[in-house]
Amino acid sequence: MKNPKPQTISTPGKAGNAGGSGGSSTIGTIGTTARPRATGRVTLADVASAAGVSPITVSRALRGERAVDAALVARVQAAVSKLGYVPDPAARALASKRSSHVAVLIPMLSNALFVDLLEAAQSTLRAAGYQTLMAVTHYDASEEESLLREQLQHRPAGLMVTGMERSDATRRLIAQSGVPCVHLMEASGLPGVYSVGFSQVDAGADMTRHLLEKARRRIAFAGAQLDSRTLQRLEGYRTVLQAARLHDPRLEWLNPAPSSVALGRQMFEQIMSQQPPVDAIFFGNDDLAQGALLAALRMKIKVPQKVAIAGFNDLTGSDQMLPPLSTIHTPRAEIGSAAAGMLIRLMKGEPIDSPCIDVGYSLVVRGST
Amino acid sequence: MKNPKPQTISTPGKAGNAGGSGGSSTIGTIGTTARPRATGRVTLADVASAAGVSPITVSRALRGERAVDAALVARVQAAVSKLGYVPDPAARALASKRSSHVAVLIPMLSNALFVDLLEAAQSTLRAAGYQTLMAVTHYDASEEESLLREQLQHRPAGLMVTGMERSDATRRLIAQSGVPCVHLMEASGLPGVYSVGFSQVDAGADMTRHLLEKARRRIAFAGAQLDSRTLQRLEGYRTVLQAARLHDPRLEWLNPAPSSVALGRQMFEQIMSQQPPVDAIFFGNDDLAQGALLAALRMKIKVPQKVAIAGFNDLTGSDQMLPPLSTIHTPRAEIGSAAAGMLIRLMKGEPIDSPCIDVGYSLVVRGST
DNA sequence: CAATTTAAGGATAGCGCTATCCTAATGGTC
DNA sequence: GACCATTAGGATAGCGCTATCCTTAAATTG
Repeated sequence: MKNPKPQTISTPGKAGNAGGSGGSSTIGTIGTTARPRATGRVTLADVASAAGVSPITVSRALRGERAVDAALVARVQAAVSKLGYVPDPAARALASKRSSHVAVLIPMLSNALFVDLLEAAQSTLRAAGYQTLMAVTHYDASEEESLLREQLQHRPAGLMVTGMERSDATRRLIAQSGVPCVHLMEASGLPGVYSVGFSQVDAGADMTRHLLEKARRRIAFAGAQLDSRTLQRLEGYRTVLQAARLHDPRLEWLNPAPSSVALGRQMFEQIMSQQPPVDAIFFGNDDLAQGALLAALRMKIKVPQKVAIAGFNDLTGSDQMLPPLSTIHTPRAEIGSAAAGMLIRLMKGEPIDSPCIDVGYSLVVRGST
Repeated sequence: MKNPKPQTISTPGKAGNAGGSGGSSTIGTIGTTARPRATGRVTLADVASAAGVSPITVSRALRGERAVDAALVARVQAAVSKLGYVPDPAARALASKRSSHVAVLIPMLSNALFVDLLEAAQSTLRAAGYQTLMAVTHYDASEEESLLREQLQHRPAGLMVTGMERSDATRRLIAQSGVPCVHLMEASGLPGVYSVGFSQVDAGADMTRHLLEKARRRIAFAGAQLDSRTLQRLEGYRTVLQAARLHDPRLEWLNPAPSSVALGRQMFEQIMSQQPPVDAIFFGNDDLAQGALLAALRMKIKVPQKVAIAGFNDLTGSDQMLPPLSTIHTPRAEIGSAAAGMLIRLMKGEPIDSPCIDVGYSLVVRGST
């Protein structure tokens, strides 16, 4: 009554049918100087006319966002598959202000740990229809901030970041963006923070305790300073040794370079050249420990008789070393997919059982300790 | 003359101002029942009114797509930074039918080779304002096809794929999409195909020749069957041995599993258990060779005295092995960034010097041969 | 059975940007 | 100096989809 479809009887001629965006295929024939911008792509409007319904009904039928008659849904589905329609993500994002992108920030690709994490997260996200955008921070807080700022411009539907430690500005960016965010690798009880991981401190403590049980008394810790999880493991190590009155700050070795096999060799040589000798070394990451084991072989230092060597993360190849490396097995794939699952629920606005999932870890004792 | 702006004198009332999308901030006050959908985001129109120019001028000034007066550009820039404007990629993609995404298809993340490739490509692309979307094919042609199909829906600006071997359907998809595509890791002289890499066949031949020069006569080849580059290396190996009349098909070992340190150990044990014994093994990837070196240590088989071991790709840790691994160094980072650079030129429509960049490789002789 | 709620389809109007065409002001040419 | 080519700003109309409101029919109700 109030709006008796004025457009249908509006001024004739070229500019008359402004606003009528549906049925683009017919409009092209009306105007005098048509400006063809159509992509040739099958659009929702094409599906709509093929199915004999309005575009919005197609949209709703495909998204299941509102009840649509089953018969219509079937007709729409048929038209979709007949025409080979695929929705345009850009149009969708523009209209709904929501993309299907998830940005994943990880520190480094040279550490297999993060690669595993990424792959697991990605495959879960992909199954749910989300695209993963990886970004590498190189353990640099300011790089993390700029990457995040960049990513947020793209209006991601969700965010995954590694660890809890970051600059205040970055934290604020995340909070203000309103984009759901899951934190990886550490289990945090902080309110309003979603995380999937485990206690790095406890894991570090457990490995240290294991070395004590193996009657080691001068236990060194060696790790990459950049990695804040390494520092947490160090904290666990320190706590246990202090309790045992065996702590010696001179046995803590932190290197500014990222961890690698070559660095492990170098650190091992350095540590072994010190007096008095250590009887165990706990490395913050397996690649370091692998390098140390290789260096020990080269130097003909018996492991574990002369010195025990322990790693962290149970990376590939650790079980193949000589002797096989004792380490903490961390369920990276599980963390990645659990975090992705949690993020998917958050993005859909579904309720979360617990904002903090502790997937645990396990001590794997092999020959090196 | 032909089009005397009929809209300005069109039917008054609510439906009258259809089509006028510029100046959104003022339109909201006209309609009777305003439907607020504005995001609060600073838009190009806001920048335009702040700078006192039209939106299209802002668009052009920011993209540098057409000559814009320097003074206007400056005013626009000032307005942009004052308002903190960031372009909306979704709107941009919708209007221009061009996204700033590049899809990179790689076979596997468990092979550090591809991780290095990915990281180098990504950092080059990011610097040029492109987003990288990684997809993992798991060496599966049909998975590659479905991933590609999925990616193409997102209208990527560019494509990077690994190697030349793929299904006809996939090849057709790429060609029909019209999306610029660069092939990684292999140097192909095919017309109309862009590639950055080197001759895997030649590299395989060179390593085999090196083993011959080291007086090896029963040289085995061991690799992962899935990887078509491994098969090309095998081809080079075969050619050289056939020329030397030393080829024996029973010395070719191909495993259906992806390469890993553990698989290397397993293959080494298997090969060493055969009679008559081999005096060299050329592994298709360094992780296999690393596993073999570790197995040799375990089995107290002297390398290279009893058996020489060679790898491929010069992955991290290979130089740390005992003995250090002889291998073919492949410039992954260079390939990744050169390919990204080429793709960027293609996406911008700039001319390409050569569609095929051969970055070469180098034989690295260490202790294991 | 009239009044009221609850579906469920549709019309309309953008989301924020750029392609396309137009127009007015220059510059150059003979 | 008339004429054409070039330059640069702007108006207009979408890109393909969904949010929002409207309308109609069916279901519910006292």
